[in-house]
Amino acid sequence: MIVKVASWNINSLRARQDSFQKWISDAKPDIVGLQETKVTDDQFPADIFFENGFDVFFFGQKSYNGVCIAFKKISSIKCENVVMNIPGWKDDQARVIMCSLSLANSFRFNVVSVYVPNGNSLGDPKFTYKLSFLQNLKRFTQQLLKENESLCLMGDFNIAPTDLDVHDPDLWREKILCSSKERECFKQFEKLFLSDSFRLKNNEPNQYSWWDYRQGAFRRNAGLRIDHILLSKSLTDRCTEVGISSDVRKHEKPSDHAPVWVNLDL
DNA sequence: ATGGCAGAAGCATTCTGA
Repeated sequence: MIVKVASWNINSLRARQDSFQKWISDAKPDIVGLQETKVTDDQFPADIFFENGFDVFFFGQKSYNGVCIAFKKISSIKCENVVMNIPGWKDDQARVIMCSLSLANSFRFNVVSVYVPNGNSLGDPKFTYKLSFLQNLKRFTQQLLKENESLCLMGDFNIAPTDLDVHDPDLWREKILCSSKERECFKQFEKLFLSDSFRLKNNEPNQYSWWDYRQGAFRRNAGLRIDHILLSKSLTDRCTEVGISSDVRKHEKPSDHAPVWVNLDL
């Protein structure tokens, strides 16, 4: 069966309900990871998932961050375990959720929705936090791969992996999201045999997942590709199609990010 | 060097994001 997996930094779930509904109806994903839900768990609008036939697990906080994983009940996807945060690392920000999923054909795999810190600027304490977060996320990834080789690690990584993923590489040279230090962190995940799924099928320039709200950045396609779906070897072998739903950035009241997606033949 | 745009909190303005 073909399973469509999508990741989207929605920049507030409550402010984005119309855009979310339109996207779900158009794109019809089976598994969804969202970031920056910006809502506490007691106020999480789970009904919009239920109404669309999804089950959802969420981990949020007030004002900032917040992540969730949803999956279509009709696709016979079952969730067997949920983990919030990175085990063994204390973090007061809600940035990671992991679900162990199984299909009707008994295929089992782990799915992570992650919102990597922005970092602000090189040398800022927030940058140190970003590097520490990425190091601990790598450790968690290694643990998950030991438990089950099939892993889908998706989210807003806040890293543009190469200059091909940047509209103006000279403008962004060694700036936050594009620095060699951050790119080295990203490569650490590829060393664990995780693939940057988008580049399996698309080596074109000008392919972005985020555009600044200001200065008509989307109109000029002045963006960055910082949202990624990383796939372990077994899932890479089963990846049939990839894409970025940039039309979602044209919605009324859009998120500044577009959803990224893969099709997996599981 | 700074703003520009947007959301949350909360009611004026600040904090955060990328």
